[in-house]
Amino acid sequence: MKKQDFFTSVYDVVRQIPPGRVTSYVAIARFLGSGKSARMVGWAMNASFAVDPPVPAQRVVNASGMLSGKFHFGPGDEMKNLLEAEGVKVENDQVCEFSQVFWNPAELLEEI
DNA sequence: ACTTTGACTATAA
DNA sequence: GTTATAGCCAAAG
Repeated sequence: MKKQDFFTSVYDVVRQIPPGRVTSYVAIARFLGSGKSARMVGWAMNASFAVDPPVPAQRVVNASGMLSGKFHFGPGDEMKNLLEAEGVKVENDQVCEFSQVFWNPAELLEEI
């Protein structure tokens, strides 16, 4: 596995998020080795619209389980709609039972 | 090379 | 709950 850009690494991790689960920016950042670069994860998501294959950026929320990026997906509650379609309950722009649907990137090492 | 920026987080008021 | 501030890091201009 050759060295990849920070963005690419972020996308790679986000694509591993199982359906119906979510993760936080900081979790991804920490998995990449930079626990404080959560902002970079968000920035990477900002460019994820043109990435191929597409990344399920709707599964990435902030540390509180809030859909901080819902305004970047499109008009209205598209992000919420996508999450609910996968079984993630969302209310008031926030993931319900966040700690239960939270997915830790470290599970990649356990082959899930 | 320098400055600005950003879908963050933590703390403080 | 909010707003403000600081810390943090990497990409973009």
